Amino acid sequence: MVIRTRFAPSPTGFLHIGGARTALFSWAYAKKHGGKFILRIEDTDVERSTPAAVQAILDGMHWLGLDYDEGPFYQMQRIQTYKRVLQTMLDAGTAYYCYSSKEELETLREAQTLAGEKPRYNGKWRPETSKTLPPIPADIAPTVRFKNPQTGTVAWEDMVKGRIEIANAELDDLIIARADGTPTYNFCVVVDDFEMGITQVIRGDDHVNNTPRQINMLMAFGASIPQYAHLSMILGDDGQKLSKRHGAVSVMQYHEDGYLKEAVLNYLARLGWSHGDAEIFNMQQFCEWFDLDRITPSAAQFNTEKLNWLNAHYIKEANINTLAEDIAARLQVNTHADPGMPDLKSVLNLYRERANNLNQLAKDIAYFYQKPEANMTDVEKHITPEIMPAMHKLYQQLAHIEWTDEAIHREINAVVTEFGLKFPKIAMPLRVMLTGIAQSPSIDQVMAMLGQNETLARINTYLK
RNA sequence: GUCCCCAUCGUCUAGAGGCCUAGGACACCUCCCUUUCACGGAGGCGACCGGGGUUCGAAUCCCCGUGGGGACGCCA
Repeated sequence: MVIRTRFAPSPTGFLHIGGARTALFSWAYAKKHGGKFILRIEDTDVERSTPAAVQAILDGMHWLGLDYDEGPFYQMQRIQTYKRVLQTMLDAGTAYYCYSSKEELETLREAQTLAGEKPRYNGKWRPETSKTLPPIPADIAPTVRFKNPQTGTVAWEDMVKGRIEIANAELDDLIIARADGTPTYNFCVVVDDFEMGITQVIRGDDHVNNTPRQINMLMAFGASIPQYAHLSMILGDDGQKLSKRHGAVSVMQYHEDGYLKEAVLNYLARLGWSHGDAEIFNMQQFCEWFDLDRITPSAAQFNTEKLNWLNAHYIKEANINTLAEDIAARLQVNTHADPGMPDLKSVLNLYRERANNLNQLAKDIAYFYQKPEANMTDVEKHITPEIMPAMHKLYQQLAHIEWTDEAIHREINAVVTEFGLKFPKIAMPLRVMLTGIAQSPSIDQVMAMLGQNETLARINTYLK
């Protein structure tokens, strides 16, 4: 059997980290089994769906490289299909018109909640053989409800949570078409999953409670039941639930915040899923290893520190051309303003080992392309009167040497020896003069890369 | 309230009844490397929610608590 999975977001906001993980797992499952991954946009909530949100979702998936084989399908373009199925169900008696108004249902819910009962439809318009329905009100446009079985249980073997069983007595007759005739979520999902031949429904576990109803509907039209895998949710860094108000950000925000997609993908894959002790793996490896039954059934807390660690790893591993392109875009300065400026790739090779964030990396190397603003604490601490004679001497010597890190190193050593100083006594002030701060890679390498003219000019500023 | 789900270091996890004195990773601490900061290397700290069963033996199976989460829309 050909495996077909889908990702079915509703375009009411950006693609957040939880959605991205759901998409990633669906995608990986299809890839692993040589199946198809389908993207379906669930936009039946016309009020809240926006084209901008659709684009945001597409952008997020594109950035992560989660390519789909079919779609995007838009549910609003499939209304005729839903209406056709709706009519079939009405004809077959597996669905019926309900004339209870919104207000009436609201009152019912309130009363039930007050009485400590589970709020649910009371079955007023549900046709039964021995029952007389109330007279149809003329002023109310009816909704359509699914006639859910009232006895027995629905059970399925969830691929991540194991067997789940729910009594039909717990379920009421859900509305599958609104008064205006548009179909609702639970109905569209079922029709689509069926017609699109979805074999594994992989989604967030907030849908566990929808599953029994969906299975009942599938059975009502004689469809085969797909396998279900309900992924537990992702909690924020603080252990709190992610929501629009709290901590939920677009995956694209991670791009803006200096993360490589490889790091985000690896992190997300490892969050709530494991393959022995494997921590670092690319997507090809992930797709080979991936299996739904290796997913943890409990919620997982997001940990930025670990993401940072992975980011550092992938910055080290990154293709230098790709990395340079990325950093050039983040750098607020022009790396080619002057032909004498250091080569960005060389600079990155000097710095990438120590970075765990692309924005930070860009910031750290900016001094190669523009005069740094000196940190005054570092200036006062390291550029002291006692080292000035040695610095003057070094400045003079540096003007005449061949500009290689070996030669530079030799010169610094010579001056250090001549003035009876320790190497850092000179290296530290040089760092401050050249980079603005007291931390940098090997100072001779920094100087070699900065170039003779620029190095001398920056030192000279402090010799007055 | 009702129903459903979940529960191993601070965090992500390994663990399929004896391989567990509970393993790995991030973070943290110490040391090493060193020209500062990082990187890297070597160590260290650190957990089976509680109580009952079942069993020769339980982190693992069962039950009951407790705690957390989810659902209960003419939202998805």
